[in-house]
Amino acid sequence: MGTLSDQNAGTRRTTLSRDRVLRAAIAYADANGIESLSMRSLANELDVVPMALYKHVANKEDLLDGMVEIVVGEIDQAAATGEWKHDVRLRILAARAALLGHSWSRPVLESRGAMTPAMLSYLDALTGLFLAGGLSVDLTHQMMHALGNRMWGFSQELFAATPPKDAETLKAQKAALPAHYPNLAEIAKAAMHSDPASRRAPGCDDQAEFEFALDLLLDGVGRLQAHR
Amino acid sequence: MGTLSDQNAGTRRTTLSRDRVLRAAIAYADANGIESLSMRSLANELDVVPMALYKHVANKEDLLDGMVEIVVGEIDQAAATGEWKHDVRLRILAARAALLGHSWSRPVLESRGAMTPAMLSYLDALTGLFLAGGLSVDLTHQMMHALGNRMWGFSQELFAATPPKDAETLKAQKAALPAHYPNLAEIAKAAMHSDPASRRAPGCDDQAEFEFALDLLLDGVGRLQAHR
DNA sequence: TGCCTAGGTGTACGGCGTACACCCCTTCTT
DNA sequence: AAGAAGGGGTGTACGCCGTACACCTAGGCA
Repeated sequence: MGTLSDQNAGTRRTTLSRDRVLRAAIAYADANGIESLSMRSLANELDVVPMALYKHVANKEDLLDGMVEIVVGEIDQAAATGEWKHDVRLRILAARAALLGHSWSRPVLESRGAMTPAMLSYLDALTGLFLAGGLSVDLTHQMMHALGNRMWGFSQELFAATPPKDAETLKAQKAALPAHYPNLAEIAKAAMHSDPASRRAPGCDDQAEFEFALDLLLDGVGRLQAHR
Repeated sequence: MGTLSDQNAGTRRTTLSRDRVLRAAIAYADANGIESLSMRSLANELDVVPMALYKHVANKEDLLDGMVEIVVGEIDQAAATGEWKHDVRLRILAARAALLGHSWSRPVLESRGAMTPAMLSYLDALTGLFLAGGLSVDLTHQMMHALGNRMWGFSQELFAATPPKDAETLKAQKAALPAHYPNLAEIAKAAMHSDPASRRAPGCDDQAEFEFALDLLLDGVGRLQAHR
């Protein structure tokens, strides 16, 4: 009567899994704020000892990566109508909606290298919408950077970060990129050609891209003013 | 011969001060990365015991606030020429340059409420340039939000955060705002009138502002494409 | 039957921010 | 000149964090 003891609170807990851990972490962060999410508090939530989590996530960084990966994966991918401006608008507003549902997710996402599969997939889809709409590769490239920049002068968007990490794996995944993310691959290739030797990501001129976006905004508002 | 012992490394250290602490912290973060800046490492750098720092900064948050405050204060305030687009452009590129000099500063700044005097002063000056250029108060308001938003759909810019904190002090500083930051006060007042009951900062519709900026960018790039 | 291994446990370490009680040296008062 | 006051550096200690490492244990497979 006592040996299979702990049926303590009625619900017998299913065994842990990476997915269960990540979703519990998301729920906990939603409810209690990201700053009070620790390996210990999360373990406690799952009625488990802290070290048990490490059988499912490599470390806390990996936990956070997994959390944003799920949130980004939940972005609604509406079907394209063919009007690129409308489609892009919808996709971006869907992303916004998904992230607003978890208030911790934006800072966490931004604090990280963030180039996870879900993220790349989102960016690739967006890029594809521009290209399908007839924008040139260059213009699409600029636009993607414009969308990622914050324009106070507080720049450096979501790319960059985490430089090589491991020359082997980097080269391998770069080779695999076109297959999974054809649109990203296309603008990457074009950028590489136009400016072979450059500082950060191949062929990207941060300063020029920042100024492009800034001018787009300034010209846009100038035009609005001119039209009264 | 021994009692006034420690003239240890030649340079007798001057006494600490808030400014010396903050500048040492900036130098340390520049050299070693923000993630290895701790109260202990900083104290060690200053040949002092960790708790000594607390006589000059309230806590680590305050230390970080002070650091960005100095960096933001170093933004070059070029004289206005009267051509608002040019002036705004210059001011923003100056901000970018100032922040790029300290790679840790952008994430730190964004992680914080950030509404320090130097920050408000920068924003007020920028706002003033738009207003002086003849833009309407409403358009200026929208533009300021557009500049603060990041357009992946990963929104919520630099405003918001830290809601009341202390109803007393809040009301006091709101009353003092027009004197120090007249331009900010003007758009705040206008926003308040147009939409008396609203969720976050008085009279600001996040969603609408986000969409305004997004459309500005999309229309701008659409126009570029049309001109080949 | 007995081994292998995936997954949960327990203990422990070093680092963090910081509360609190000191003490000493300077400066100001009378 | 004496003594009070207090600003600023010190020492100790607490509770939290992430996580390394050794261990145990239950189920599946040979």
